[in-house]
Amino acid sequence: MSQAEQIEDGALRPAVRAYLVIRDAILSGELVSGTHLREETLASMTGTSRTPVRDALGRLVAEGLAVEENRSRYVADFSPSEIMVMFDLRARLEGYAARLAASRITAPELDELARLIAEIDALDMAGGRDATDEFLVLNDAFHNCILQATRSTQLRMMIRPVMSAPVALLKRHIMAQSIGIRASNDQHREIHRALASGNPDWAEAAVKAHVISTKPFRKAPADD
Amino acid sequence: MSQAEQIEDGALRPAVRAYLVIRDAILSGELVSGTHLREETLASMTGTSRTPVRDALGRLVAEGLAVEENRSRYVADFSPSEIMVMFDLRARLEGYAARLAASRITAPELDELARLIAEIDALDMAGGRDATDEFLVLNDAFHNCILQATRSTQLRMMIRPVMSAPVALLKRHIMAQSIGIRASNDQHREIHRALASGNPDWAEAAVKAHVISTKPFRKAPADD
DNA sequence: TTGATCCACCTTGTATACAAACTTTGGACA
DNA sequence: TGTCCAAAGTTTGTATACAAGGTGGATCAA
Repeated sequence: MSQAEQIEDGALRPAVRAYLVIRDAILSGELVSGTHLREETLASMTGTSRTPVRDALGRLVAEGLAVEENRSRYVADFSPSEIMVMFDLRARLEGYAARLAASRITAPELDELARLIAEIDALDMAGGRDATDEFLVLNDAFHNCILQATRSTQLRMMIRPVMSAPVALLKRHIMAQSIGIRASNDQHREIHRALASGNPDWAEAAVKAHVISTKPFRKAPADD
Repeated sequence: MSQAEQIEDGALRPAVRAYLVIRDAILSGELVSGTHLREETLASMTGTSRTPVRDALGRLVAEGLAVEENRSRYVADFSPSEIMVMFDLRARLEGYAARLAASRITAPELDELARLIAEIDALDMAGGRDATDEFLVLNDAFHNCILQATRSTQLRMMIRPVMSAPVALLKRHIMAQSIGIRASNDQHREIHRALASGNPDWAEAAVKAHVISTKPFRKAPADD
């Protein structure tokens, strides 16, 4: 949170560095599902002592990336059906967030959303393969801005874990996801209109559709 | 999780004891919103060292009962509007859980639900003031059984924090909530029928209504 | 009197040593 | 040969000492 944490990758506090390293290892698949997360092993992997590792593991458990069993932690199971559950949850949670935001969002925040939409448009023109990485950052900012507009700490806390993990996991399960920047940004435009009009039903439905449209589609064990 | 943790209240592991003590202090209002949660102070309050306290604080932050700011933690804000948000979230999350459970629940689990309903009925006959405490336990078991039937670890992890805290907080904000055991159990019966029929839409709607019916009702800053 | 700078204290972050609990392996006895 | 018990090794839980960072107050100069 403080600025000192973010100056450089090598200068991160041990606790956040441990968190990021372990999280990346899980999301990238380096640590496969069911792997026993031994504190000592992770400590040497991250170049810290066990204390920051324990802190990081606590967060990962809270985010659902690791599970506690007996006294140890293990990499959580990310079967396709679990990923679908995550998307469904995210759709409902962010949809509700948009409902709240519709009546609480301020003019500057609406401007910020519009600015982000314009930036993504510019990105789409440029093309390029690392444009998708840029998109993910801007996209995250867009969704966070809506979260901010809810004025609810509880809601932010609930949604945070389910927000970023699913997309990272998707990269593993479905290659070439072809994010469709233009189509996604069109949805962003509709969400902006819904929020600007202050219509909670419209805002909720638009965001729900936006999230669901990125949900992997196969056989549908969980319908929506 | 392990059995050794639960043998007796005085024999709890320091980490869980610290968690329970601090949690109770927050939910009971002993620690008011905004209070700085000093590790050393809490350590002496719980009779442990700072290490278990840090562990407990991490959990409380993840559950939204405490918030992190700068490098410290503070008791979270539980304004009426935040409590309403919690109920809305719980309604949507548990509703979705019921949707999943409708297609995955087993016959023994349905029997278990029926058994719990019968027990609550018996409780209602007995009356008494501490019957409500008994009801809260059975009610929790009922909802947990549905969660179990989703077969989704992610979902359980997400719902856990938002499940028990709201009711405890309600006791502070609205006295004499008069839980209405009979009416509540009638809703349980409908949920059971919906799950037994395997109808996901019915199950979701029934659970959503059940949760919303316990939501405090005043001025509605968040409509539903 | 006001402003800034520096110092001291307070709080949290990290490492490490030690304790407790669980697991596994080896052997002995039925 | 199978089962059970014991002991060693492995892993996590706890306490504590120390480091780092931030905040508030005091002092000195303008």
